[in-house]
Order: sequence, then structure tokens, then C-alpha cells
Amino acid sequence: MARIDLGRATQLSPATITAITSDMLEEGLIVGIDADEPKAPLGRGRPRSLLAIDGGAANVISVRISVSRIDLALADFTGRIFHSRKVYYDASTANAATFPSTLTDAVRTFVSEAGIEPASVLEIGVASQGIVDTNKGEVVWSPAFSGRNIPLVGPLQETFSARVTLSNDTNMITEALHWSDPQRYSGTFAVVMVDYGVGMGLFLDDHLFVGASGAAAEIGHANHIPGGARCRCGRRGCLEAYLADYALLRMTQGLADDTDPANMPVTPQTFEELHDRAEGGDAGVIASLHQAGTALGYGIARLLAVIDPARVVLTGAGIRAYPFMEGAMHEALEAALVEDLRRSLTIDVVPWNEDFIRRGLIAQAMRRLDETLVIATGRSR
Amino acid sequence: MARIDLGRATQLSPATITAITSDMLEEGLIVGIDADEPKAPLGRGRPRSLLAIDGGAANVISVRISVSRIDLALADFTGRIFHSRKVYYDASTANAATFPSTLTDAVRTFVSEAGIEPASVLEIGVASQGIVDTNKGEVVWSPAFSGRNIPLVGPLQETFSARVTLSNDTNMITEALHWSDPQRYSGTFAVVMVDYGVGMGLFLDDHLFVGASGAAAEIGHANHIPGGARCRCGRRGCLEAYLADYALLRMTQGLADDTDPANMPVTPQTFEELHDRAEGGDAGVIASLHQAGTALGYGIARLLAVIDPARVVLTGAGIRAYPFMEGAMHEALEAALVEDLRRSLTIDVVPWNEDFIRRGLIAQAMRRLDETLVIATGRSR
DNA sequence: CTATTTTTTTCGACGCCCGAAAAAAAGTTG
DNA sequence: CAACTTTTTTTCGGGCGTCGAAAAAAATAG
Repeated sequence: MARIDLGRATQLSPATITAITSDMLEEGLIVGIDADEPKAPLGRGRPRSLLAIDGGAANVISVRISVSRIDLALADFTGRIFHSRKVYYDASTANAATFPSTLTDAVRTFVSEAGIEPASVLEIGVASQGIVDTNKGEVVWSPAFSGRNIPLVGPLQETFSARVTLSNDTNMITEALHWSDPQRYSGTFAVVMVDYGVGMGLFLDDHLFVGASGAAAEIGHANHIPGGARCRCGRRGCLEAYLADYALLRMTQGLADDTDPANMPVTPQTFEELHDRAEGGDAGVIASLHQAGTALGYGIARLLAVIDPARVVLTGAGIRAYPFMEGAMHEALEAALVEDLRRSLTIDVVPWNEDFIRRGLIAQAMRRLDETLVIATGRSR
Repeated sequence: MARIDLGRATQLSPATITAITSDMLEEGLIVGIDADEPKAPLGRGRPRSLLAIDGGAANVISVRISVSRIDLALADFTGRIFHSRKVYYDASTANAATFPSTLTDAVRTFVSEAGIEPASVLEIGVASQGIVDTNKGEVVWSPAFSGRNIPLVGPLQETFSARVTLSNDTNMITEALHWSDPQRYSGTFAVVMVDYGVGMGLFLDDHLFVGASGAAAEIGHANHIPGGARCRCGRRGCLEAYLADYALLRMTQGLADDTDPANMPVTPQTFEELHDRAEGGDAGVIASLHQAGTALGYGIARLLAVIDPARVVLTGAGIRAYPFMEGAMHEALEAALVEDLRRSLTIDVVPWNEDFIRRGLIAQAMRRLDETLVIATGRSR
């Protein structure tokens, strides 16, 4: 990227750009590129001298924890992922006593296997399913663990010199969407992820919103029907109990809605299978998806009433079957909310991509790195 | 206030304070006070020379529109209200054609009666019940008008040289709470006002949150029971249809829940009367308040799941009867939400005070004035 | 009257940003 | 191929807001 483009992007004068970039060159955060191969259409004028972020300046690690699996990725200062690995663990025995060492061991092995200096890792971003407390740095409750209140930040921080940050996984999808298309995903929007559970991320007034304890946006456990279907959390009537894989399975099998979710034989392929059966014309599955669509519509309607986002993004494995939910969802929206409050809404359906969470974690780590390296060290001296 | 205290409050050095205050003195925004009467405990050292905001520098007007009444107040640059008046109008005929001139006439009369220069009014803050669109500056729908889409900002702005801002009335309560006790009411909290309808204000990450179109936080029309009781908005099952005065009346009278709210004989005293009957032991009223408490509990539970505020403030005329709703509300909270998500919650019950909205309007106008006068004109020159 | 204490102001400096002008490095033209 | 044009980058001087240190101001204490 040339200096003049940086000026246009940041709205700073060329003079300022030169000042800042020369500082950063001195510190080794960026490097000049001696482009020997001039890009074809080289017009008049002094040619641009391109600058690039120096990938070697720092490394970051993203850690995504889902049920029985840890996804690790290593990225350089440009954000490029140059090493990744999946590690499996036994979710049924993981608790506050056992999991921290499982995790630190996995990360340590990962770093040495990548052949980088452990000290070059300046940020570690961790995302987990379930309810997390970002302040305390622990997972309050998650299907990924058998125990509760699993500390993750503390153990990692003690083992590595990096700064460690724990986030809600759907929040990271939200962050990733914002980074991938800032034009579209800015201002105020909400992300609803239908998957093993139902998660939510909120981007409000151009910032990722994290509640008081970092446990916000748990729309999956917002009540849909008082005293309704049994949810994994033990309550009744949560939105999740009408939308998640176990809920759909329970409905298609005609089981009572207080059947214990733990007894439902869900697999990572459940949504896929249900979608295929619906496409094959299975009336029972279609009816269940219709019901789920209704629940989703009411959930979105309540969200609109409280937050009024300009856009709602639907994603997650469960959204595969969206075509069978769409009609009921819109009917529910209309039944639940006066037109004035839903007039300006846009709904995006984004095909699920596991990589979103990883991308979000790295984007967030990059932002933090920028603050540390550029703002603090960089200019003010 | 002395310069040294300003320094402590703003974290600026004494040198900077002197620079800023001398600029402001020159511009007449603040004045020095020659305190002839030294405050009793005058110790050693150079005595503080106090500074005060110059009340005469500017005036602001707050306009609160409720059903058939306009509350006007005039405040000086210190925020002191020195003139106020109530004006009545016919809500049943007020619409987009008639109301704007009613309003501008009322404000014009008010200003001339106060004996101030119209040009000295730099900000006019307007709050209305119902759904407002702050961007467009019009009231989309409100019980205070018979028509829809009533423009308010445009007409006032044309008549006066002031900047005019339209806000949701519950948002102004939120703003007022923050100003009256910034220690307690900061960070992330929600205000639920139970009155003629049910309104909500959100303060998120130290800022008043207004959704994409300014119509956020309409929790009253968030669905409580799909297909449930009939609401004034025409939908079924809105939270309001279980909490508002007409809803309580409908329940105590044993009427079907699809009875048209417009036919319920509510008065401004309805809540008061219901409260008295409950105190007198009227089992029907007590049962109705119990039901309302349940609805409120579910509403708060859903709010917690989505926003996770550290505090929820309950206020409004309808909160008079809170003691009869409290038990059911807590039961509903427990039934609706896992403990993890409600653990950190504090509920404040703030007795209703009509003055809140006015205070919030003026606080907001002051903030805007500060931005205009101090930031823009003041320093940068 | 001198010392002490506290508040306020003055002074010089630094960091960040800017506009204007100059320099650099190419292409274009006669 | 030298002079001109164009575009990008750098240099230079200045403005603004902030700061620390020192000085000044205004009171009390002894």
C-alpha cells in the first residue's frame, strides 16, 4: 500500500503519513517493498513506493474451543494464518481441574511444532461455546465441559508471555463479519447463530457490544414460551429449546417437549440430515422446521423491539434448513411486531463457515496488537 | 468551582486548566465569582478563586409531550429552570396537519411570556410518548396524537433559530438518572417505565443507546406470549398488554384478553386506584398485579439474556403497585433464566417523578450546547 | 516581618498534525 | 536528450493542546 492511499484511507495529510510511516519503519513494524516488477499500467509521475506490514514483527494465536475439540491457528502480524491444528480432548471429563493443563499443553506443543519463538506470540485469543465471563477469564458454563467455571485466561497467561483474551464465540463471528465487509457490517447489527445451541453477537453503534460481565447476547436462553419446552440449561421455554438440533430432533420424533435434551442423539450432522429429509418431502421434519421458524421469528421480533438493529444476520449450521423456516419466520415477525418497528430491517443469511470464529479472533488480536505496538510504543515518543 | 478542582475532575494539569478557563472567560461562557464571604474554614494558602458557568450565555427549552398536554420549561446555561408552563391540547384531533402549529404557537407564547430574547434559545429538546424517529424528527406513532408521522423537529426549527432534537421519553429518564447519580447509573443499565404504556431506555457502555432509527428500546411491544392478549398496537401478546393500566383493568374486570384496549376506561389515576384496592385486600386486583409481575419478570429475563445490564431500574406510575408485583416477578425471573445470567443483577425501584423527563431533556441539551460552544468555538481558534 | 502553605499563572518544551513548498522519480514531447 | 508535465514523497515552519517546572499570588502562622 502506498503512502498516498494511506492518507486517503485515514484522512490524514501526506506530511503526517510520512512522519508516522518513517517512525514505524524505524521500529520494524512495516517494511518497504522494492517492487522490481512495476505493475503494468505505470503512468506518469513519481511511482508509488509500497509499504507492507512486517509479518515477522509479532505472532498471534487463536484458540477455538468446541465440544471435544480445540482449533489452534497461528497468524503473523499481517493476519496471515501460517500454521493450524486441531486437538481433540474428552469433553465428558473436562473440568476446572483438568482442562487448563490440557489446553496449555496443547498450545505449547503447537508453538514448538510451528518452530517459532514462544516470546514472539504477543496475543492469544480464545473463544468458547457457552457462557463466558470475559472479565474473570473463565467459561461459566459450556457444553464443551463437564464442570463449571473453567479458568482459561489465567493458566495461559502464566505459561506464555502473551496477553490472553477470552471471548464468546458468536461475538467473534460478529467481529469477523465487520472485518470482512465493513461497509455492510457496521453501525448496529445483530448476528444470530443457530448451531449446537443458539448464540448471538451484537454490534452496536460501530462497536462490538459485550455486556457488563461479557456474558451478553445469550439470546438462546431468552425465554420464548413461559413454561414451554425443556432446554439444556434446565429452564423451560428458552428459544434454544425450539431451534437447536436436539429441539428439532425432539419435535420430528414426536417426543414430549420435556424430554431431556441430554438424551437426544444429536451428532454434528443432525442439521444436515434434517435438511435432507425436508428436501425429500418428509412432512414431519417440514412441520418441525416450520415451528422452529416461528420461534426464530419471535426471537428476532423481540430483538428488534429492544435493540432495533438495521440488520440481522443468520448463520450457523442450523441455518442450512433456512428455506424451510423462512415462511414461518416472517409470519411470526408480522404477528409479533408492529410494522413501524420492523420496517427498516434487513435479514442476511450467511452460509456457515467454521473459519469465521478463527478470523474474528485474529482480527481482534490484531486490533489489540495495533493498540499496544503502534499507539503506545509507536508514536508517543 | 475552583480551577484546582476542575483539574482533579478532568485529569488535566493546572497549566492546561488556566489556559482553557481564560479562553472561556474571554468568550463569556464562565464568570469569576468574587466571594466576599469566605467559606468558613479558610486555611492557609492562596484562596481559591471560584468559577461559575455564566447562566446568561445561552438558554435551552425542554418540551415534553404527553397525552393532551405539553410541558414547557426554560433553563439557562447552568441548567437552572427559571420558567415553566403546561399547555393543553386536544389529543383526539391532533395530527400531522394541526399539531405542528399548535406546538410552535405554544413555544412562541412561552418564550415571549418569559421575556427572553428568542435568539438566546440555542437548543430545544422535545420528548414524546410513543415511537419516535429521531433522525426524521417525527413521532411515528403515539397515544398523544390521533394521526401518524407527526413532524415536530422541522416546524420548530423553521420557527426558531435553535437546534431541535426529538427523543424518546424513556430515554430521557435514562439520561436524567445518569446525570443525577453518575456513580450509580453508568456503564450498562436499563430503565423500564411502566405507565400508560411500557417504555424502555438503555444506557450501554457509558452511552445512551438509540437504535438505528432512534426507535429502539420499545420493550413494551416486545412479544410476551405469542398470540396472547390484545395490545393497543393491534398485535397480540405484547408485554404492554399484561402490564399497562388498561391491561390491569381488563384483568381485574375479568374481561377477555382480546377486549379492545381503546374501550377500557383508563384515567391518569388508574394505577393509584388499583394500588389502593390491592392494599385494601381486593383479591382480584392482587391476582392481576401478580400476573403483571410475572410478565414483567419474563420481560426483564429476556432483557438480561440479550443485554446483560448490571442494573435494571423500574419506574413510572405503574410501579406504585410494585410491592404486589415483586414476588411474581422474581419467580418469573427464576423460571425464565439460568442463574448464571441473572446472578449479577441489581433491581432499583425509583418512585416516579414527572420531572425526570424534563431533567433529562435539559441535561441532553446542555451536553449538546457544550459541544457547540466549548469544543467548536471555544478552544479551536 | 518572615516563613509556610495552597492556588494560580507564566514559561518553555514536546507531540501531533497541517499547508506550502520543494524534491524525487517517473513519463511526454519536440 | 533536454525541457516540461505529472504524481508521489519529503522537508520545513507553524499552530494547537498539553505538560512540568518554576514563579507569582494570596492567604495564614509564628
